[in-house]
Amino acid sequence: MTTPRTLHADSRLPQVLDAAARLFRSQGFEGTSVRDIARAVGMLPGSLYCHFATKEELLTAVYVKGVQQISSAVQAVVNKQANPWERLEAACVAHLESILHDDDYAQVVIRVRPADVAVVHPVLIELRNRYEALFTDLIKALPLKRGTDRRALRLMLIGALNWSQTWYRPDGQFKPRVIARKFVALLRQGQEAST
Amino acid sequence: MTTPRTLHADSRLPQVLDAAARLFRSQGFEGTSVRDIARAVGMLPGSLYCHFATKEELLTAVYVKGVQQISSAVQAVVNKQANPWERLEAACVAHLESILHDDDYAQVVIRVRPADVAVVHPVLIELRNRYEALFTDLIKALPLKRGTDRRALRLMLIGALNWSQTWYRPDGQFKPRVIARKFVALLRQGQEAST
DNA sequence: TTATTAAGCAAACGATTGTTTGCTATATTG
DNA sequence: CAATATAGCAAACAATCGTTTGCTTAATAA
Repeated sequence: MTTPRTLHADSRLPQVLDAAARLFRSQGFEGTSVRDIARAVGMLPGSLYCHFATKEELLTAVYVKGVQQISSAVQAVVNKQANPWERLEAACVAHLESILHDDDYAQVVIRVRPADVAVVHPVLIELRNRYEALFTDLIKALPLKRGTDRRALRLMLIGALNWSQTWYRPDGQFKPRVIARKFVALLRQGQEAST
Repeated sequence: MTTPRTLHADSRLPQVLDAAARLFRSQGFEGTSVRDIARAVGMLPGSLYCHFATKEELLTAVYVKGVQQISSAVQAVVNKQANPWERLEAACVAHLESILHDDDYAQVVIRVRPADVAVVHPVLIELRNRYEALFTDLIKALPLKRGTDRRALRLMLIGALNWSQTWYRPDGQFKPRVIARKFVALLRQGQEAST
């Protein structure tokens, strides 16, 4: 059933994954039926089970690809910067562009809660953690005041970035670059007025 | 069917709302069936429709109560502080305690995405906005550097707070008070080392 | 070329979904 | 007390859900 040794040349598995990613990110996991996905690629519902044993396994495949792609996107831009703060900001830009615009797969990773898909919960958590480790490294390299809690800083920044999926509007003035710049600046420089 | 003029003394509507809030916050909206809710209060599925015309209307009732309760919780503690930064921090503590521990209704407000429930999407958005206006006011009162974008600060803080639902563990060391204190401190004082 | 295996169709399975209808009992109102 | 409206039971509705089975076609491997 699953994980064939070789892929047929005319397999529509790639299209299936694309359709699943697009539907999962716009309607959620439970809001998307296997029939929706099959219809999107012109297949019968049962045919999907040539590639996946369960709907959850399909989600996991999308998740894996999402983590791969957003990791690559972040790594690519980070390596073009030298200054630690600019590296972090570049990572945030790439992260936001992926989860708000460019990448259906990456959007699924942020949008679908691991806890909502009990059977694969630990797997999805592990995938997310692997990605977030990139930010742990970037933050480790920051020159910070003594006493700064780097874990709190990471949780705050990633949480703020990911939550943007709930309020972001493509036609608004807060584009990914702007959001990233403002959020990083808020952490970098204190906002309390000096009296 | 809905909104009776008077409530019978032995009506189990309160228990229905409680059960719905508890199930919605732990299993999500789509992950909870009306049969789950009915079973939790020892009723038959159809009996729920004495109180609500649709499942979405039941969610809306939970949402309304959630916004009321978290608003009260925040207002109560805010009014005990004078300093604007301490008022904001107190609000964050109350917010986190509500959405992480104390209040099933408030947890639903943060956990269930308005966009996932198309029929009542605008209603839920409006309810959320009404609550978040509290934070807009608190942030307006902060003495900030010239040039600080207060909207960005609000979006960053609320996003970071709400996302904590995905990583928070009751047995961890990051309790609501600690999270709130650290997050507010990160915004208040810049974290860049002075060279 | 022959044997194998992946890909997909066609059609159905049992279970679960939100909701409706008709009826009864009881609490409230006048 | 009589009239009314609420609360709930009992049983079913049609629709949709994820998934399975048996078969056919075509691409790959030996």
